Amino acid sequence: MISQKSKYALRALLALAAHGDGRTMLISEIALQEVIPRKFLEQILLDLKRAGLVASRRGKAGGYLLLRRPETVTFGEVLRLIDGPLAPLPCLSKMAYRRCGDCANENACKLRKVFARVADATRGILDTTTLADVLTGGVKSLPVEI
Amino acid sequence: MISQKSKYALRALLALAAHGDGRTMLISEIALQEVIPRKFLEQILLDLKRAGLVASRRGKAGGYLLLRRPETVTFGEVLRLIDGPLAPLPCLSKMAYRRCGDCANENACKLRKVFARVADATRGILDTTTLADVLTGGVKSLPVEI
DNA sequence: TTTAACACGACTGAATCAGTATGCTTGTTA
DNA sequence: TAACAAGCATACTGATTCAGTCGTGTTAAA
Repeated sequence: MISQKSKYALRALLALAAHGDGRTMLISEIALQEVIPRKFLEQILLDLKRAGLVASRRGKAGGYLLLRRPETVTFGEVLRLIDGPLAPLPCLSKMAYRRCGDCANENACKLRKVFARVADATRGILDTTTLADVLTGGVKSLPVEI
Repeated sequence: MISQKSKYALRALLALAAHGDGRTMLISEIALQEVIPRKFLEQILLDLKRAGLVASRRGKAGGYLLLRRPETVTFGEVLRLIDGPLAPLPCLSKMAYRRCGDCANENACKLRKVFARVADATRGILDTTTLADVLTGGVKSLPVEI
């Protein structure tokens, strides 16, 4: 299960992308439209800002805008940013590899072999699907080798 | 990330399957061999027993044995049993469907469309991979449509 | 009848989730 | 230039989950 926070982040980014090139939206505008608790959304947008996905303008008539083009922002990137690694096992994460601790010789580990396939499949989808793909209606549905 | 508990469950089942047809193993035997905290393993085996995957004999010279044939026990089944739904969104779970609450019309939800593909891919792997597949060495690697 | 096994509920300490609350800082505009 | 509206940032909280541990049963074979 992905976290509520990630869902909010994706929906906020989608809202900004749909709103149009470089135009700002108020936090409260996004919060209202996407039904996200205002203060929680504030935190999320700060995270996205620190990661360089969005920018903000302060003061009256400020707000947030998408910094990058929608075709360049993948679901995978956002999920990793908010929820951490996508991999089902720590020893399969590319962004935050950790040894499993309990399995001695890693590349003989039976479980690892199975979950590696799962990890590849998920990455295959999430790292190739962008905000733009979703906005333009039909999510592409290529056959992917697992 | 799958839970530690699921990993232990899978490893315990694999140990029982490898041990041979209908032969029992002591909890402490499994615990020692697979490096699983003994008391924790006790709990896990009880769960597996309640689900009908294993059986136990009490008293002196008791122990646990696998009730079903290794070819019939999938990774997906075990993970659902221990960790709950595999689906990345509650509204995509077949075993424990819940509405997302925040998205109004479910089959227009953009996020849902993307994560449905992820869910199908994961299920495609986990519900077709069995204990036997893993024991006999090579995990099969069929191309799967996503 | 002892002993070595499983059975089962209660408890715990740490971490994570999903937010709230409170008090800044900054920029625009009246 | 002062007030107001916006974002910035930290701290806190209540509920839940994780990963176990503890203690006390109950059962069956030797």
